[in-house]
Amino acid sequence: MTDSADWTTALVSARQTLVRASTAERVADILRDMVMEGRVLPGAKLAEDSIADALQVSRNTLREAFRLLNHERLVVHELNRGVFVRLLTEADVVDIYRMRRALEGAALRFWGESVDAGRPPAVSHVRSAVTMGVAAAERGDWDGVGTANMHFHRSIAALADSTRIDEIMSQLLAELRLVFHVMPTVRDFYEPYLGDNERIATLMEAGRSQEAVAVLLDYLDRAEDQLLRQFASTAGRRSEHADPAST
Amino acid sequence: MTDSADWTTALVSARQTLVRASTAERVADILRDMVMEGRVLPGAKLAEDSIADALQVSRNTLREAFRLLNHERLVVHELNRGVFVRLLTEADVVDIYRMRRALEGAALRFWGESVDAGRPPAVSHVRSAVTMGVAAAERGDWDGVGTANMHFHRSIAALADSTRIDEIMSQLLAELRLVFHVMPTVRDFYEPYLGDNERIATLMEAGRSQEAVAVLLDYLDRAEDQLLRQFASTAGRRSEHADPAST
DNA sequence: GCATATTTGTCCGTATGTATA
DNA sequence: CTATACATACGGACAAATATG
Repeated sequence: MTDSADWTTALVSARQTLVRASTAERVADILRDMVMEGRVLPGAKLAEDSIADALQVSRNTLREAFRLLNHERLVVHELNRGVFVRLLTEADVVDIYRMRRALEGAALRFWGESVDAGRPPAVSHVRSAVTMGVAAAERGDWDGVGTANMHFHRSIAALADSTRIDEIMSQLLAELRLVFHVMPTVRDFYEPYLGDNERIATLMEAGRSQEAVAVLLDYLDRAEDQLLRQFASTAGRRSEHADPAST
Repeated sequence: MTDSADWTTALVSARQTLVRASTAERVADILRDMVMEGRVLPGAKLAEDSIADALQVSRNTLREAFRLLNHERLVVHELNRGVFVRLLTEADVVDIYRMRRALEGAALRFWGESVDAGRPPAVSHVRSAVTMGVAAAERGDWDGVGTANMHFHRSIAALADSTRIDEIMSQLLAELRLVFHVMPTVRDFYEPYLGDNERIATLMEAGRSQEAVAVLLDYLDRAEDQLLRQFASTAGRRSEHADPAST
């Protein structure tokens, strides 16, 4: 049961195909994957005609898929101009981390309340994400470290036992991947935080929730700082970021 | 400047028309208003043909509007079955309040950090929402009290200075209105909390953020409890609540 | 600054598939 | 099980807005 975190996420994505999603949703899945893998870079335009042609779907269906991705904040829709892969600003990064502190902090505090009440919820998901990250680091798989780190924070948020919080967290992490694509190496970013994750998991296993919260919030502060610095140094591309009510 | 809270919300909705929203968005606006005002009750089906006919828009456009409302969780979309006004469950109420505690609590704490750092942000929005509620109560306008209460909590969340948190808060409050439509009188619900809002505002003006947080979280606990009790007593209608990946 | 080409926004008609009486 | 109603998806059309030379 070391990789139980993997099972659940795998099941979640599997369910989408199980319930026989609409074509618009399947198209959105394809485009989402391309965006998340960095095959289309932030700022790039997603032209209706060519994509509808390539995927063999009607423009109407494709536009429905665009709406879905727009709501996930992965693309922006500008009236009469089309849809573009989201290009995050420094303000977005600040905003996202502010939200992460709120949600992850609250989730960990909520978990702590249960501990103090004498009925400690399981920490196994958190721990398995940590070991997953360490294993990936040991074999030099820094992409795997990034994935494990996402698992870690998703399982922290999951402690709140709220589907809405889970959903928002997934969206926030997906948005952050848009930033990573504009950054040089991923190793420099994740390596310092392997220790933090380990420390948080250990504190939780010891029932010391207060300290775990403190480490987590400090972690988030530092991660935000580092990301913003990276951002400033790679301020080469800044083209469109018209911010009108995202449609 | 007593009603500055009103200005901002008015501007937000005005902006939608300013940027010359697409027809899909205008249709969504109309439907949203009808749902929020309780003119179409939770569980009711929104048939494509009749609505498209009544609003004189194509079904394509209407479907785009449905997507928007679906993302706001005001309607649910069941594949090959159509769109229905959202019907909240007890689990939804629990989930929503869990999220509210996370967001409003974090916002108030964030504000407290600024206070402790010696640069106290303005509390005028919070205070004006309180006086708005008191005034409405004095003239027996319990609908106005409800609106003022929404302003109050929105301005609490706004202390986090995060557009994402603002957005989510608005959505959560909109969802809650779906519950109110299934409830008897509104007065019994809001009256007890006028005092809480007043107390929180006063504590904030005194810079006692810790205590303000405590009162707020306690307030949310009691509101959730009361709502769940109301829910149990009005458990008359429960038809569709198929929970598949909401499309 | 203008004329043209391209692309989006919106609509309609229709064929197919799905759910339900 | 059949029939009916409705949702899904397509392709074509045209006006309006935008981009291009």
